Amino acid sequence: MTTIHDVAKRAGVAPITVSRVINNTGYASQETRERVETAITELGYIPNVLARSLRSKRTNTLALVMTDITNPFFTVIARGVEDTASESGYTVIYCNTDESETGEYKYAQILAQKQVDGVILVPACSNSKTVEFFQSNNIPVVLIDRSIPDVETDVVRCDSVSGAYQLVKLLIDLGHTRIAVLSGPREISTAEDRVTGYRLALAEAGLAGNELVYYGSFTQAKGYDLAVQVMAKTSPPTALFCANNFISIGALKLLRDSGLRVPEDVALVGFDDLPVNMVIDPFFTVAAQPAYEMGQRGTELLIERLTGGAPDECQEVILPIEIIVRKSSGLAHF
Amino acid sequence: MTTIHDVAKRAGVAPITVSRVINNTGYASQETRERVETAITELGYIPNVLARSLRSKRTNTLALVMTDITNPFFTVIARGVEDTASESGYTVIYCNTDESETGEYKYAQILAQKQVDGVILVPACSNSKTVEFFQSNNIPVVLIDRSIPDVETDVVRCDSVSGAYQLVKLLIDLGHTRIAVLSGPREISTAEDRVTGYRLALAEAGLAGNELVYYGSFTQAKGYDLAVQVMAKTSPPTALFCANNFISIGALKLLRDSGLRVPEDVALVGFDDLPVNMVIDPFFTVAAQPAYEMGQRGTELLIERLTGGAPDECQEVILPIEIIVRKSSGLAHF
DNA sequence: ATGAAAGCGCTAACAT
DNA sequence: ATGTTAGCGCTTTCAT
Repeated sequence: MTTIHDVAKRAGVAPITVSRVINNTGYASQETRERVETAITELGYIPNVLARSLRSKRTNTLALVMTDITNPFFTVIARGVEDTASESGYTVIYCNTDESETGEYKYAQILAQKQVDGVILVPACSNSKTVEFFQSNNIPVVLIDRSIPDVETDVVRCDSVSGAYQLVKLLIDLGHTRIAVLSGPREISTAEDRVTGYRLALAEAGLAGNELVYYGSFTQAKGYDLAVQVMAKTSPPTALFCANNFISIGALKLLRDSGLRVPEDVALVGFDDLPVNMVIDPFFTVAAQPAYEMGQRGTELLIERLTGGAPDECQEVILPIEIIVRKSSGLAHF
Repeated sequence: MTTIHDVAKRAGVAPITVSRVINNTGYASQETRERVETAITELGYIPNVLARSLRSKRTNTLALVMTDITNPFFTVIARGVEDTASESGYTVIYCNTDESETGEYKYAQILAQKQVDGVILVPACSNSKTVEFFQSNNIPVVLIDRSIPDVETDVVRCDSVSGAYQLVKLLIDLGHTRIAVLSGPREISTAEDRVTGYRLALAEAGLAGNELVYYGSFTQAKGYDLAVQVMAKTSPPTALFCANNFISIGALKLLRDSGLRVPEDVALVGFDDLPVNMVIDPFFTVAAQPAYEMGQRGTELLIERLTGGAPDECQEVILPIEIIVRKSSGLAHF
C-alpha cells in the first residue's frame, strides 16, 4: 500500500506538504504542487480516508436511513439525497430498516461506530429512542417524510392532513358518501395525519357518522387485506382512500379479484404517485409528494447544520403536495 | 467522546482487555468481562471503527456498485447482498452508476479510499478499467449479472443466450415469423447475449433472413423509442422481444399509444419480471432471473475470497432462468 | 511556503 | 488471563 509518506519521499517534500496539496489547504508553490501531483500519479497513490477521518474527526459521510428501499417513493428521495450530498463532497450510506424499530436502532449503532457526520432519517416508529441516541452522540439528525413527537430536530415533510383532505373532498364532491380509508401503522405520523385529513373532509360534509377507518401497514399485501375486510361489510364503501402507493395497488388488486370495476363500481384515490418508468397506463388519482425535493431539502438542511450555517432553532419545512386526477377516482355521481 | 481508554480506566483494566472483550478475541475471565461490559453501558461507549480498521486493515465493509437503483431487478439483488453480508458481519455501501462508465470509475476511487474489503460490481461497460483498478489495489471484485471480457474475476450471472432463445422460440412456436429484438447497449454482455439467443432461435427456424435487431439502452424511454422505430417499418414485426423489464414497459406503452392490442395485434416477451409488489395484473411473459440469489451467491463468493476459503481460480456461477408465460405473448397463430 | 512533532482511537505483536 | 509498547496513515498544532 502506498502512503502519503511514499509520495512525500518521491516528491522530496514532507508528508504534510502532500496533505496540503491533496486537500487544497494552506500554501504550496506551483512547482511543489506539480512534483507532488506527479509522484501521486506515478505511484497510483490513494489517500486512506480512514486515517484522515480519525485525525480530522470528520468523515464527510452522511447516512440515509429509510423504511422501505423497494418503494419508489423512497428510491426517489434517495436520489435527491445522493445528488445534493455529492455536490457538497459528502458520500451517503443507505440503510433500510424495513419499517422495523429494532432494525432502525441496530443501524443507529453501526452508523455511530462509523462516525457518520449526520443522519437523514425516515423514522420507522414514533419512538424517539433512535433520534436521542444520535443526538447524545453529537450526530445531527434531519427527519424526512415523517415526524416524531417530542424531539428537537429539523424536519422536511409534506402536509399529509391537507393532502388527504383534498383527496377525500374530491370523492365527496363526486357524490360518494361511504368512503373508507386504508392507512398505515397507527404509530406513523403520516398514517395518522392522512386519517385526520380524511376525518376533516367527512366532518365538513356532515358525514362524520360514516367513518370507516382501517390501520395496517404500507404494503401491497396489507392493502389487499384491508380491502378484503372493508369490502366484506354488509354495506361496503363506494370509494377507497389508500394512504400510500403500495396500499393502493393491493386494494385495486382485491377489487379486480372481486370482479369490481374501478372506478365504475368503486372509486380509488391514494397517496404517492408511481414513477413514469414503471407504469404503462397512469391510472391512479393521487396526492403526489415531491420526493426528490424532500431528499434534497433534507440534505441541504443537514449540511447547513454540519457547517454551522443553520440557525439555532430547528426548522420544519413543509413541501407542497400536488393532486393529480386520473381515471381511478371516476367522474360519475352516485 | 468516550474512548476505549475511558472504559479501561473505569473497569480498572488495560485498553487491550476492553478490546478483547468487545471483539471476543483472546481470553477474559468472566469477572473482568462483566466489569468491562458494565463500564461500557455506563459510559455509553461506542467503538470507533475508523480507528479499528486503520489498525486492523479490515473495514468489514463491502460495496455494491450497480447501474440503476430504480430498477426493481437491482433492488432485489441489493437485498440478497445486504442479507448475506450482514449475516457475516459485513456492512454494505451501495453505489449507483446510472450506467455511466465515468460514474463507475469515480465510485471506484471513493471505495478504494474508504478501504472497502471487496466489491460486488454490475459493470456499466465492457471496459476493464474499473476492475483492474480495484485489483491493483488488492480489492477483490465479483461481477454480477454482466461479465467483462479479459478479466479474471468471479462472476455470478444467468445464461442470457439460453433465456433469449427460449423466449423467441416460444414466439416462433406461436407462429410468428417477423420478430424484433429491442436490446440494451451493445457493449453490455447481457444486451449482446440476448441478441445472440434471439439469432439462434431465428436461425434454427430458418428465419435468419428476418432479423430485426435494435440496440439502445435499458430504459423505458429507449424502449418506447426503439418500438417507434421498428413499428414504423413498412412491414412491421408481429412480435417484440425486449431485453429487460423497462424496455418492455416502454414498448408496451408505444403499442397502446398506437392503438395496437397486445397480444392480439403484437405479441410481447421480455427479460426480467416485475415484483408482485408493484404489479396489479401480471401481464408480461418473461424470462425471470433469480435476482435475490444472484446477490446472495455473489456475496458468498466474495466473502469466501476475503476469508481465504475460495479456490485460486476464478469461479463462474450460472444461475437458472425461469420462463413465465402470461398474456402478453398470446396464444393465437399468425 | 514548508516542516517537525504529536496524537486521533484502536489493535498486532510480544511480553509476563 | 492480562498488560506494554508500538504504530496503522493521516492532519493538527506549532514552529521556522
